[in-house]
This record gives sequence, C-alpha cells and structure tokens, in this order.
Amino acid sequence: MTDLVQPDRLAKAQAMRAAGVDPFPARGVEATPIASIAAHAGDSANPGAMVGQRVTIAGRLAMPRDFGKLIFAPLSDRTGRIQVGLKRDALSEWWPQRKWLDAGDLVGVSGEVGFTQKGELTVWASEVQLLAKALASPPEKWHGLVDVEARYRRRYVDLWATEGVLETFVKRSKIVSSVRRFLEAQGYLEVETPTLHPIFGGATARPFVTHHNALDADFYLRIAPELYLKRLIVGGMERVFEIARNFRNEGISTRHNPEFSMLELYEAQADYRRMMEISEQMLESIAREVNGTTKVTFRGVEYDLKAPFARVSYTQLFREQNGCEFDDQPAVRKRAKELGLDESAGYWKLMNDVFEATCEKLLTGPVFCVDYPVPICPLAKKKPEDPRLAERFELFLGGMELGNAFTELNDPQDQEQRFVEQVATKDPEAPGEVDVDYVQALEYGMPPTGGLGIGIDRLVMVLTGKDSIRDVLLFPALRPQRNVVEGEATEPA
RNA sequence: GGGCGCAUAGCUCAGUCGGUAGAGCAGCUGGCUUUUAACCAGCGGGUCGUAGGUUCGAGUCCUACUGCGCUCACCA
Repeated sequence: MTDLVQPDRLAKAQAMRAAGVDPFPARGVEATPIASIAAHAGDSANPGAMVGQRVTIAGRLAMPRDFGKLIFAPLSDRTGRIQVGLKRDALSEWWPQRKWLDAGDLVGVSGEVGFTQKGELTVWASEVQLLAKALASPPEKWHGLVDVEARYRRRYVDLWATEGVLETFVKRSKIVSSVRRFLEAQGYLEVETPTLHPIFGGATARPFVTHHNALDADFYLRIAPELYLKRLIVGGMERVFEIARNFRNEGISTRHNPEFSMLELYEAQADYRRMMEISEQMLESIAREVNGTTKVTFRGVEYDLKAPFARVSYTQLFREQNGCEFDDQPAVRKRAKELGLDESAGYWKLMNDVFEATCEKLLTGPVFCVDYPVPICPLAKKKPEDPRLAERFELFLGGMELGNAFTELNDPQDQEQRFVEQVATKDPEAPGEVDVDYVQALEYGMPPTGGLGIGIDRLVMVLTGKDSIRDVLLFPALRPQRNVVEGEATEPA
C-alpha cells in the first residue's frame, strides 16, 4: 500500500471484514444507467414514468450530507449523476453500516425514484451495497483536482473529480466513431498495418528504435503508416484507411505527444482535389454529428467547418509575403538572413523555414494551402502543368496543421530517385536506406491515388475547444515517476 | 535544448521584515429526518520537493538538483 491510503478508511475495511462484510465483493449489481432514469423522471410538478419505480443504480458516491437519521449523497455513473436518499427508517438493518461509507466509495443502491421536498430527483434507498471501498480519499470537493500534473498522472481520478473531463473523452470516442462511419459509407475498408517497421518512412521524423530478440534485428516504431497503406492500393484494396498510433522521438508540447493518432486514407482513381473534398466534407459531417453545429471555437477564435474551405497557393503566398519566388535561391537566402534563420541546412529546408516564419501564421483557416515545391514532398506526384510543384496540400486551422495530403507518387523510377536523394542527406529524420520493397511494389503498378492524413488528436482539440493536446489524450506522455510501495526497498539513487 | 514560472496537511491555498507551521475542505467524536459546497460543537493531522550554503536562527535569502506548467525552436 502507498501513503495515499487513509488509516481510518483502512480501519473501516478491517471492521467490515471482521463483521463478515467483504469490502471488495466479487460481484457487481445489475444497474440502470442514471441518465435513463433522469430522462424519464420529469420534475416534482410533472412526474415522469420513472417516478415511483424501483430501480438499482451503481456508481461512485460523493459528498454525503448526514442529518443523523437521513443522509443525502450524489451518486455518479458513466452516464450522469443522481441523488440518493438514505433514511434510517427504510434501512433499519443496514443503518449501522452507514459509518463504514465514505465519499468516493463505489456502491449499489436500490430504491424508489422520487423527489425531495425541494424537488430534487432522488432514489430513496431500500437497499445499499458496498461494491468497492475507496481507501484513498477523493480530491477536495469543490475545487476537484487542479494540479495539472496530478490530473494527467491520475487521470483515473480526474475523470470523475474534474468537471467536463469525462465529457471530453466521450466526445473523442464519438469523433473517432463518426470518422469510421463517414469513411465506411464511402466504401472504405479499415485495415491494420505493422507498427514495427524495418525501415522508417512516410514522414520526416526521428524514430524510436527497438529490438526483436528472436530475429536479432532492430525495428523502428512507425512514424507513419503511409508506405504500407499504399502497398494495399497496389494490392487492389482501392479504398483503405487506418487510424494509426504513430511514434515520433521528438519534443513534447501543447500540440505534440510522442505517440499520437493519425487517420490516413488512400483512394485509387482519386487525386489531391478529391482529398480536399473528402477532408472538408468529413470535417463538416463530424462537427454536425458530435457538436450539432459546424461552428467551433479554438484558442478564443470562432471558425466555421462548413464546406467548402478556402484554397491558397503555397508559392503565391510565399511570393506575397517575401517579395521573391520560392526557387530564387539568392533572394530567398537573403530573406532568410533578414529573418535570422539557421542557414546550416539545405536550401529547401531553408525555403520552407522562410515560409513557416512568414506565412503559416496567416493560415487561420480552415484553409487548404496547396501546391508545394517538389523537393519538400518526396512522396507526392508532380503537377502535370508545372513540374517544379507537387500536388500536395496541408489543411490548417488556427495556424495549426490538421492534415496533409497529396496525389501519390506512383512512378517507381521517380520514387527511387527521391528516396536516394533523401538517404543522401544523412538527415537523422530521413530514412537510412532506400525502401526497396516499396519501390518494387510500385514496379507492379499503383493506380493514380489520392492520400490524406489527419491528426486525430488535433481534430479532437478543435472540436472540443481544448488548447492542449494533453487535454484530449487520456494518458499524455510524462516523465516516468518512481512510486514507492510500502515494504518495497527504496534503492539509493 | 533555451527562457520564464511553480513545488507548504489527503485536496485547495495563505504564510508580512528571516524569529514557535496556518485556514477551508476531507478525516475522527458528538448532535441533527429534506440537504444541494448542509449546519453546529470539539479533536487529530506537516521531513514546508531534495541536497548544500549564508545566519544566533531559514517555509522565507543564495546555489545546485528533481518534477511539473507555460513559452521559443523542431515536428503532425
């Protein structure tokens, strides 16, 4: 046990055992969801069908108010909260056991649905059953958990002790389910591809490395599922999507977690224009389903997710903000110097740094920024009418990148050449070797294909109005903490 | 990785000029049959994040470390 355990609660549990009552019984109770009781209870002036019915509810007890021969306490389950009323006269046999109850305990209560004199919906208990004793006391009753670290480390407390937290994660679940419904309605197939990759690719990011003992081989945790999903397009699956957990060994911030969820989808016979349509239609549809409106407020600004979204050209925006063409190397280098950017990297990274420094903040959105220079798009097809540019877009909202898509490069020779160039950079964020198997897949022929990636966590941030990715991840990444268990040797550091 | 900030009771927070460690909630005891953060009376509860330093004396000042938050950079 840890120092969280309250001695008086432990003493109660021991007293219960001594009296033959199990503080941690093996069986639960068959309970009615609280929300379904409240939904059919009406009010004291106009009682609904539930009033007068005997029900059983189960959940966590909070804030008991003890009047000596009468106790009121709210009881919460996953669907809602309702008051229970415990009267001595209705619980004569059980009544002495009330002293074993504490705020935070998990209990089952059976009784008649009714109201109090003040009109509060109440289950008047005729039977009370402790389902699990809380040996640790719940957080302070009206502030809840406010210490941010404690909230993230002990999400299992935060979920019921902090207002709105459960609702956020219920909504996250609905968003993911809405994504699936939207895509399945369009004939998409949900697939699962490997998380352990022998070569990392599909994005530029530092990977996590792990080792398989039996194969005696290193693997990378995937930074993107992209190259496997496109192999499935070669295989004829034609419309596939995956909601993939990706891993990137990079910084942690309010917009970044080392493991995050990305929706990637690929559609044969489509191109990036179709990906724009599907993006805006999907976002509008999800917003309507989970929020009932296309209006969202993110970081204090209201946006409308109603399709169609605006389109803005990368190179045109670059020209407007910097007074030079994106491929005018002397002019762009001069501009980078003015902006005080790090010039040690290659030209194209520098050019993109100039773009991000001068243009990205203008992309409040929702807006598609389209047609990126080819050298920063190693997996995208060139535009037929301008081979300097790739058919790629990024979707922005509130200056934050929500999605990335392109018309997929399906020319194996071109792809091999771009892989070779990537490997030659020796960049730790670029693959260390050419993915020959992927090139071979393309050699069998991949139809014209559009692909799209959308950051699920960021989408949830937008649709729930949360500023930090940690507020939409149940267990955000934190530095590991050493907890000491009683009786365990504490080793010197 | 850089900058700024925070760390005191189970929880939320005070702590003045460096001079005996405080409150509310939670807990315990007693009272109370209609509360909504119930109320009334009483009681218990602390390695002030860790380690050094300055000082007669440190929760308070200084240094380092640890953890967390915000922010900048990178990334989605």
